[in-house]
Amino acid sequence: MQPNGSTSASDPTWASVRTRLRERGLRWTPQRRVLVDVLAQADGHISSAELVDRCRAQDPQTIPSTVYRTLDVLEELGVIRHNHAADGREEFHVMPETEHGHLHCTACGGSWDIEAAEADELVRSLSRRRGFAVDLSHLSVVGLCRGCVAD
Amino acid sequence: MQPNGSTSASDPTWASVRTRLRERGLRWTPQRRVLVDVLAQADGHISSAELVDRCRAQDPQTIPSTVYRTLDVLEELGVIRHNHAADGREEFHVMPETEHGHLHCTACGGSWDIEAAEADELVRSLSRRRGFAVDLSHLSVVGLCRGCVAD
DNA sequence: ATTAATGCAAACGGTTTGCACTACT
DNA sequence: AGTAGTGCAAACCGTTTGCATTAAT
Repeated sequence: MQPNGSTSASDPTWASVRTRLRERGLRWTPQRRVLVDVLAQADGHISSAELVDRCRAQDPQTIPSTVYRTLDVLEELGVIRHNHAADGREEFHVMPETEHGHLHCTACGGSWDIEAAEADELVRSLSRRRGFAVDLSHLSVVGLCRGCVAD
Repeated sequence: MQPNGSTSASDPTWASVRTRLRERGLRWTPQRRVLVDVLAQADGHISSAELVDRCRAQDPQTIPSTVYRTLDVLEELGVIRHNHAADGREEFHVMPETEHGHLHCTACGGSWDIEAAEADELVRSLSRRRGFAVDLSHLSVVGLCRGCVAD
């Protein structure tokens, strides 16, 4: 089981963000550029606060509220999504090509993706028995990973 | 599918809290009594902030920090447990007789229990394929319930 | 010229902390 | 008497808001 790797910085979606903003009459600013750069290099899962820090590393002038507002916009654009991690903080995941959930190890802090196929049985049984439509991108399963169980 | 009902106020565990505190050299105070009363009448899931409010309703002198500190103590005692709800806030569940997860509807805010049997397939497949030991009491599945899917 | 977006500062809500004081045992 | 627990106030963190200003279109 490998921890999540980073999203490709050359992902075509990032290149199109500028255009997609403009199509909606929204604007492409230096501040947004910084955040999009940071996102493009980010791991699959990252907290808002961590994003603020990384933006600040790249541009010390970074203002938190601007980052938060831009995150909202990008989420409306469908470029990122957020859920809440085991500790309750906002956690963004970048460009979910396929909708997936997350696995968090409480001992080592490791995080892995749960693909749709893996959660399929749960999703289907909740649908069948309760008519409940699971939002897979919000599925967060907490426990101990193989390595930490052993300890 | 019925929303969760309330935990029995006559649950023997509550009666023993006083004793169990004393056994550890901890104390039984009026403030703790209020919180335990509130917990005994609470639904299965309740946020810390909501607990503070209900304590204040019962005793306007209630101090938040005291409630939070007592919640910590009660959790150490094993009387309550907490996890993080879909919106990221701390959510306590009272006296988990059987370990279970939760189902949250993002549209109506409804909440239901997921019994061990229902999550069994997920738990087993993660164990088998990844050696991951799911903490069922932290399992929180978000989506739309039957009624809200229909709308 | 428009108006989206920014910077700033202030406020937010939930939670935690330090410390002198109180009160349970 | 000893020390767990309280009250209070202040600080914390992540996040949101209002508003005047700046800058992308």
